[in-house]
Amino acid sequence: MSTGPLDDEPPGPAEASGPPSVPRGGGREAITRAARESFAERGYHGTSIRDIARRAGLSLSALYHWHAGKQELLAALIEESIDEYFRRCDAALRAAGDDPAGRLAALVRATVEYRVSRRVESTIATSEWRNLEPQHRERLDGMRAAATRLWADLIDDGVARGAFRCAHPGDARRAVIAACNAIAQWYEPHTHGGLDVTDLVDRYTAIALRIVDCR
Amino acid sequence: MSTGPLDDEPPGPAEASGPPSVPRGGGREAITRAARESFAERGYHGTSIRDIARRAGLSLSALYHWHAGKQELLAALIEESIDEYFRRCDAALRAAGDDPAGRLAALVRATVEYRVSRRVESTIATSEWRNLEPQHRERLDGMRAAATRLWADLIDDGVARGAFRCAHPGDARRAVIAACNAIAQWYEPHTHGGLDVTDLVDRYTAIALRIVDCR
Amino acid sequence: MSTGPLDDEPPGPAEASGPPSVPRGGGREAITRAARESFAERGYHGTSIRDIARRAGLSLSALYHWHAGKQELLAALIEESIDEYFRRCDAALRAAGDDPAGRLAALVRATVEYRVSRRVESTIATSEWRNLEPQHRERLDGMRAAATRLWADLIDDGVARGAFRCAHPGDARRAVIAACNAIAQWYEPHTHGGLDVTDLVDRYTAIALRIVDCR
Amino acid sequence: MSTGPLDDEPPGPAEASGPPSVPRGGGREAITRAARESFAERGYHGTSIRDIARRAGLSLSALYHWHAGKQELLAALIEESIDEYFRRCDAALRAAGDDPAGRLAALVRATVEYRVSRRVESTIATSEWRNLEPQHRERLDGMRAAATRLWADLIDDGVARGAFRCAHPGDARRAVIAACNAIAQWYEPHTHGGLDVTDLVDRYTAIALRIVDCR
DNA sequence: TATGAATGAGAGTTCATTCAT
DNA sequence: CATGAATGAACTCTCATTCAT
Repeated sequence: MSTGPLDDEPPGPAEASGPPSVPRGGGREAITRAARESFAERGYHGTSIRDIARRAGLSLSALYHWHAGKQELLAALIEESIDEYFRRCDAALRAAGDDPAGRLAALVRATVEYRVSRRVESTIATSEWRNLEPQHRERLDGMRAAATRLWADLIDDGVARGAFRCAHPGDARRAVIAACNAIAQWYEPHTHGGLDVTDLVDRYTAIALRIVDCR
Repeated sequence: MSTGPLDDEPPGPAEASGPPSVPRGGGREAITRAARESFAERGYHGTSIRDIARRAGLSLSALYHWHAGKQELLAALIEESIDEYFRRCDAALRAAGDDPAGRLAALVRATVEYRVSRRVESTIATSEWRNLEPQHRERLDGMRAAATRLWADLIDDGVARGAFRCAHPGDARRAVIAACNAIAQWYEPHTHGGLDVTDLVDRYTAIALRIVDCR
Repeated sequence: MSTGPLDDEPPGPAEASGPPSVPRGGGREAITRAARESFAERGYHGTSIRDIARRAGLSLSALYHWHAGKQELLAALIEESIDEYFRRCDAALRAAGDDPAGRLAALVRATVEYRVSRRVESTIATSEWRNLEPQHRERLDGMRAAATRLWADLIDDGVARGAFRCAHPGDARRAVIAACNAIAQWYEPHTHGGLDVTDLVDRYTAIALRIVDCR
Repeated sequence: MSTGPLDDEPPGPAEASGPPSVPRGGGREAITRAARESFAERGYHGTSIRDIARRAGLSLSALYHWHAGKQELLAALIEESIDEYFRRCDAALRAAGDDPAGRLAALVRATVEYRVSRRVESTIATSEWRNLEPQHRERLDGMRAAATRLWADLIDDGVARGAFRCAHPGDARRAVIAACNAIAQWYEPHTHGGLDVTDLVDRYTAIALRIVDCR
């Protein structure tokens, strides 16, 4: 997934079929990993469960022994992904003080680190959301809304306390989030090796603070 | 397409199969429109060429009479989309003066207007890029790089002339672009009707200027 | 289908896969015929749609070009079968007079002829009814009830008019019908060639009249 | 299983998955019972061995511990069913005298009672016979022929001694058997509760005697 | 121009069965 | 006695595409 005509460097050539990652770690885990990689590379509909089984080094039926089906695999992956994001946010916010700028910095850090460390998988939630069947979508929609609220409350608070002076907090929020999320699409450990994650966090914290017009 | 766990309002419920838009405008055009809508709603792999034909109100064979196949349909759609974006950028930049802030504002305006007016279709380029076969991808990669360069040159110039003071122009560029692109994912004419496009342009211009730290 | 431990001669050894009857008569018809034969021989679940396609001399996809699926094939076959039975009954009853014995004889004749002429297929309705999905089942249940009523009304009338003296018309009806239906399970043109259908009709008419205790 | 377009009340709605009958009586027995119910409800091919294990409240492997496979399960069930029928016939005939009418009545009673008491399972032999593999089929065909002979000999003897005056003993026999067998398809303890089995036996004995034209 | 018929490949899923433990 | 893990074959059905008309 790129961000369209106006995007940055293209994300490597689809990497059609990486070497079947050795199934170390038993059935369930191997399948989850294979699905994560395949969904990320080729998308939900572009991935066949035969691809997944092959990549996991297991038979087609073994996949069904461990998972209920392709759709559940997707839902589980996304849920797990959101869960981790929440854990990171919680931890970062708990470590932060009461100061709005500090709290915003904490959320930016959590997000940037999440997008970098889960660069590939984290985009699944982004691009495959529409392929969730209603039952799963409803449940996960709630989690997503909660994540959005984390940001919204924080920024609204900063505005209320006069720390942030942006005129349109909603747009500021969306801009900050979009900027952080996009990292997963262009950042490549190999290419941007010189740029370590703490630098990246600092840069995006600065950008975020400017977007909300802090000070 | 959403932007993941940290996203905004979810983009309407997939709208499984819209009414077969009346094929006004003859075969070729009707098919293109149908493909655009279907690809945008369900993705490339999630769309069958029967879906497209049905939506266009034509037979399967008619589709093949007008187009070479599904892949060519996708490539044509994306190319057309980028073309339009370029046209908008060119026009906006021609109308702008020499001042970096004004030029940045022009590009933001072109982008915001493009993302709003082509809200649905413009996301095809974003999310279906990976489904382009090598031949098409190579050609279009070039166009995308050119679009990126438009922004990069402009921002670099602003920095060089002291108008922009951001320390990391590349990140600023990516942040601005990501913020503008994301509009297509949350903006809904119905819901945000009160907010007209000129307002939106103003807001994002302000955000962009803060991101590059103008003045 | 036999009638169990207490049945008659077994119905030839399943005739696993007859020669693929030449598909004379175009796609739709060839498939219908093949499905009829396969369902009759091996049952609904025992028949794969590949069996059907192969027997029809067509590809798997051609089958789906002509029919919506396996279930619809079954429903159509059964419906057609019931339709024909009704046509035979109507014709026979119209040709009969007002006399209860004559009317019963007419219905017996229609049924025996139907079971003999459609020996193989007519058992599909019998044994595959439970495999109809609710939508089809509901519709067809109505038709079946109507067929039952044909018999019930006729016998009740005979009893009311003193022509039949059986004490339990319902049981008489079920016995007559069961006896006639069973013909499809043991009658084999080859083996019972000497016994032509008119003889059979006479014999079962006599049995039916004794069952209702006529005179 | 119904008897087709001309049948009686439909046999309850398939009862997709009854509650897993508590496995009282240990593994082997629980599995047999579960298989009996499943085969009766959904047919041999319509039943998966997982269905059986689930219904028996046991694991898949437990099933294979106790039984050789699906086919053997079917064959065993049918054999057991025929065995019981024979036992009933023997007992009834032993209790009867030498008089043809009495002997016929005895066989009718055995059959009606068998069909009523084993209403559900007894239809398995009827409808799943064709799914027996040759080895089992051959053996069981012999048993079935023996059952038929019981009836045939009895009726032929009645005719020879002038007790029965039907012109076509074979057809009379098939009609009587068919009528008795059909009971399993329409008799429902709940619905026909008022009608107890002895009444039913009396009614069908009367019908049988009329069919063979006794006296 | 436009169509309906046909196809081979592949989709997701379930099957009966095996085997080490 | 009983289990959970695993498999290969087969299942129904949909795919993108072709071609004679």
